Amino acid sequence: MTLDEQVAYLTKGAEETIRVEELRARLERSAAAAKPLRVKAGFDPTAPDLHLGHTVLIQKLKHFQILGHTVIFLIGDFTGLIGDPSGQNATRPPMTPEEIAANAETYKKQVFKILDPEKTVVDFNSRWLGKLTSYDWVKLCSKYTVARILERDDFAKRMKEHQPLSVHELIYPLVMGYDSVALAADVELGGADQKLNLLVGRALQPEYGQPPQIIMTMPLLEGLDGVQKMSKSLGNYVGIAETPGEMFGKLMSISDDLMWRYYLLLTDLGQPEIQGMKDAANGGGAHPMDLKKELARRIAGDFHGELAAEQAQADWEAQFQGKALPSNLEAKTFSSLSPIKLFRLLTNLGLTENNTLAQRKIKEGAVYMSAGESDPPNWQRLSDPTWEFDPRNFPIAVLKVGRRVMKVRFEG
RNA sequence: GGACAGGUGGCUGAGCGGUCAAAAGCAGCAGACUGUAAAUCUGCCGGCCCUUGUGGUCUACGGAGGUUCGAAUCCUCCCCUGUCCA
Repeated sequence: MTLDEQVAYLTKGAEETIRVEELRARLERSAAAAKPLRVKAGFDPTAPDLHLGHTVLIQKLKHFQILGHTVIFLIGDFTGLIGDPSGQNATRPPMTPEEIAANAETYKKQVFKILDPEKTVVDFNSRWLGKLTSYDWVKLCSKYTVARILERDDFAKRMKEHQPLSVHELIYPLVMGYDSVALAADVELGGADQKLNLLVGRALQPEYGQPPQIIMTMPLLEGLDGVQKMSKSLGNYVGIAETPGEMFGKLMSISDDLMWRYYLLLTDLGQPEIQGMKDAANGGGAHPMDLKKELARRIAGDFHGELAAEQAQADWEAQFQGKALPSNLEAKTFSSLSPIKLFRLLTNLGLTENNTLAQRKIKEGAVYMSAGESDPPNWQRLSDPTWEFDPRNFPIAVLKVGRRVMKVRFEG
């Protein structure tokens, strides 16, 4: 690749690159000196389960790797104690070394589905942050002003809304910035929400005699709800460790609008191809559902392979479009043959959380039963909460509450 | 340290001392409609119990006490948050 092509390749899809000229210059120098760039990205150790939202960034790291640069996968075990101030979180309890090590392993396993382990350095910022003396801390704090820290939207907003804001949260960007110093990073990648943090690193490095890092921000991926960013705590995510079936199912539940966004950020299709599909869908030439299936299959395939993805699609179609029972149907044995009130049975089986809820679901018409194990099942709605279920009449039955389906075997 | 304003269900946010398990909105769950999409409409949305009902009961409005026949609502102390002042 020519230098221009490299720059285009690396900035592709990025929301912002500060600055492209510097990136170009540094790539040139790197090539001339045969010295790979050090590309850093930080991750929170408390959420070791990566989801598709993270992969937008990891894909970008991979691009650097492909061009021969060194990726530093930084686990923020020290900064994790503070917690990213963007949320409403307070100080977190310190994690034990065992927990951190375990999470790091999980991270590696997941990240290396995308990144090349040979060209990836995994590091922890407690390695240097834990050694700073009080003197070092004061010195670090003197390098940046409060006003600049408060530029951050989160802070400004919380101040304005009279939300609590602790001093240690203000330090967070500084600490992150110091990581860049400690690692002598050439480039740092982060989500768009991290821009200010990344800029602090860029500002801090010259203070410690280093050239300022180039920063690149990647767009935040919306979660399954299509509104809030994808995050584990909001439950609107697709984990990359999930089964192909789960991935496929979750992706099929996103809105049509969101589908285009996912196509853009999670597949390697180019903008023109995506636009073509969009036009086809709008013009009636293609059914949006079919395009969504393709998306789901592509993404599931990235993590599980083509075959598994196709199988996931077949299962999904059989279950939701062909009304069949799911292939991995949950089965349970109930060891009692005495008659039991239906709502109690549901709670005992774990299909509902408590009896009150069970009764409610029954009244709402959300409960179905299919006697025996025929597939496709012959559902019968059970809408009488006081109905007494007699296992002797139904040695095997399939029960459904809302979306949950379970096969139950009754034994004495 | 001082003055003031606040702390209500997952979130936002109403709540005359009794009719409050607590308005409203959001989120969530279920049903209808569909493409398990979105939008829309309907119902539910603290727990437990039963004879399933405009049923019974327990626990809830930062914490602890108090005043009252009765408190989310009044009083005292404490904790927490914010604003302004030093």
